[in-house]
Amino acid sequence: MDPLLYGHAPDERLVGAHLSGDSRVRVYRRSGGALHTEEVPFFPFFHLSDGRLLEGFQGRHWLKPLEGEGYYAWLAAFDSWQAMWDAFRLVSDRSPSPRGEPSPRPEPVHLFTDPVTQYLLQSGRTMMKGMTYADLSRLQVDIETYASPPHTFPNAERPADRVILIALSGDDGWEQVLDGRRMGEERMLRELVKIVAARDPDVIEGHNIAGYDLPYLQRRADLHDVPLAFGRDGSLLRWPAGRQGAEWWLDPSPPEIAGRHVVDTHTLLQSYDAGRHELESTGLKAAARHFGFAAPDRVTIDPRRIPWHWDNDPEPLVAYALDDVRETRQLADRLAGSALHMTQMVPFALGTVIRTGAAQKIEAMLVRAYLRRRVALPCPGEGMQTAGGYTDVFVTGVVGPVVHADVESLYPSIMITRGIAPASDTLGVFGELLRELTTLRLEAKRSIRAAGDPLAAGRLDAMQSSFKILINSFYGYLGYTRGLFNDFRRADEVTRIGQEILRSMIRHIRGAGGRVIEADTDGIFFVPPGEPEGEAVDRAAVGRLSGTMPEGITVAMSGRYARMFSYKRKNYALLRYDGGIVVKGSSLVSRSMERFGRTFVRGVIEALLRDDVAAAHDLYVAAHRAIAGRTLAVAEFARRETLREPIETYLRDVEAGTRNRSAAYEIARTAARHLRPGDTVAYYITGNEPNPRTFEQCRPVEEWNPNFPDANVPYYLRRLDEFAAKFADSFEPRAFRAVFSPDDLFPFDPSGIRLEVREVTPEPPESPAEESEWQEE
DNA sequence: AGCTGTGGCAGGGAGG
DNA sequence: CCTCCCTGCCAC
Repeated sequence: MDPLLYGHAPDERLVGAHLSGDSRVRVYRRSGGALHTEEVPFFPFFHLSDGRLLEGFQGRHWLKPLEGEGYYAWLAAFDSWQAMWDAFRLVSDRSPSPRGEPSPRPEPVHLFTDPVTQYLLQSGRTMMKGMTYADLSRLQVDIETYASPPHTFPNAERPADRVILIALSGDDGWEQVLDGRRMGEERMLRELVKIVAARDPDVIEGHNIAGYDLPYLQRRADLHDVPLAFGRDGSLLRWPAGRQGAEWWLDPSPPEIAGRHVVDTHTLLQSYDAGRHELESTGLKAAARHFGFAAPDRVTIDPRRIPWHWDNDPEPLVAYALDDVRETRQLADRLAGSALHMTQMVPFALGTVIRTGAAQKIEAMLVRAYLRRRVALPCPGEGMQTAGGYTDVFVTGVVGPVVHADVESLYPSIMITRGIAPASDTLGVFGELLRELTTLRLEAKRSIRAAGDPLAAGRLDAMQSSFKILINSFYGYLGYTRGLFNDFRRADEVTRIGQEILRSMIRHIRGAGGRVIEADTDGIFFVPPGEPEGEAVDRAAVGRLSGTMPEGITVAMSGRYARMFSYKRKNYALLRYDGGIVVKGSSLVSRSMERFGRTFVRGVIEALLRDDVAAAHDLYVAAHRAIAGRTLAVAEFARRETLREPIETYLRDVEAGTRNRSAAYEIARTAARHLRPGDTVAYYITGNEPNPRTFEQCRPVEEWNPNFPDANVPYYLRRLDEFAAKFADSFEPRAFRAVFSPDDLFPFDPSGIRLEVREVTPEPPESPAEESEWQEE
């Protein structure tokens, strides 16, 4: 095993760790079925730019100068966690930031704030080596809560909104329900604490457990003065400090539980679905259906009906909660494998692996290597990355057949073949890691093909995908503002070489008579020359293209399609040979589009790809009628948006004039419960003018009353026409008006209507510096 | 205390 | 009208 990747400690099955006292760590190892514990010494530490900053510090500490020219040239270690923080504060006070300014860059101290991470870095250990997810002891948790008044969102602060059921299950098939009918809430909580201690799980799992179940349980436990002692050492939940900022709120952080890992399957599901968009929702039931493990007799209950059920027919609730924990277990089985394998490489606990991004993991591995060799660390460089991928569209409309050719692992290949690595990485760890991960990934992929049983193949796939995630993030790390080893010039170099490679591919495809439709970063859609040929011929052509590439750059055929609707850069649709359709791009598929619009756009695309103009017309007429006749359900024309900032921030920015009012946040302000970033609001537009100020004329879907439909018909007809306008370039103007017209006095006659295809010339770049390059093309 | 990157489109509000 | 700017969402 490569110590660079898997740490320096020998193979061991470490399943948990926590701070024990001030300067020791208790670690839990699993061998066979038994759990062993040991207490080991641990010295909390941080990196320091200048040893003098610690002069006069009273606490017991060691200061060690590091080798090399790095900015963080000192390693400070302490005899207690508390002393480390005291020292941190002292140093921060000694390098004060100007009033109102953010702290000075670079920071004088570089600190890992989690003791388990620090211990793993220091010891060279990693967790769960050689283990599969099935080797862990796990507990799944799901709570049901009572809301009063009914149909409102349960609020733990309201005394009546108590926990009524707690469903639990384990990896060994054990199941139990704590039932509020048989015991009061307080006793349920005490029982829960006992069960956690008795079953002693390594992992506590739940769907949205970080955002709902655990916070709710904590509030109720506080109310009853029940200590929620879930820790392996009997300690309480440790909640993350109040967070400020934006983006990472979208996913609430779970509390820390000493010696255990909290795995929120909702977080796992979001990372699974990110960029894939296969799920209709990230709810548990949708996921179970998606992966095909939903029980056929699955009990479903509308959450708003829970209070009614509890009062009148409680038995189905028990079955419902049990189904939830069973599905949670299967979801974790399905999704946690890759994170588990990463835990074996990265000095993070499983829960931390799931919640942190790839750049953090890469950095932790770099720091581990530098720490091991007692070499100073660099600080983040000033500046910004300026260049990105090349993207362009050359032809719009319906074309085909098309071939998609793309460069395999473009940025990693460029970095490996050109030896591009951060200038500050004097030990050369970055390149070594990248090459090693790439080799291991290829090996894992080979082994998958050779693997006999699906279990082994599944494990190898988890391994392979964890390598892939890391490999693809090395480029991003170069441009990461806060990365210790960032290097913006090298990041620009990678993208610039990538652009050159893509342009060279375009030239070669054209040179061979192909018609280039669209290009984006590392891939090109093109119509092969001559009469449509078979797959082998296309593949051979891409092979020849690959032959023109520099050493280490491979182009592969990643898809063949019967037809393509090319709309704009990064926006297109494909008709597969099996008849399936793929639609890409924010202007064609977006969660924020009204559902009727999504259906309409997709339907028209499908019609055009199948050469059925009459079907496109029918879709328009049907949608027009439904809107004008007010027969659309509210879900069809409601717009759904995700809040990305706290409402308070929005209001402050509006007040300050730095942002405009928007319907979504105006709705959120008046919502019954306090909405947070990550929550979605659904609203529709009222009134009677086609161009209303939407932030004034919006209403939440909850207030929709089908008996008094007040949707803004002119507005939604205008929206329909905006959706139709996406197809304007595919027709002659007269034909376009005929197809997308509600006028049905005469039967629509599609004969004579031809689909238009347009050549789009890329706009010349604006900066004169690039002009010569443009003229070359 | 936690935060990989750039490029691109649509929709909306504000102000000329 | 139009342009500018911001936000949300998406492709890679």
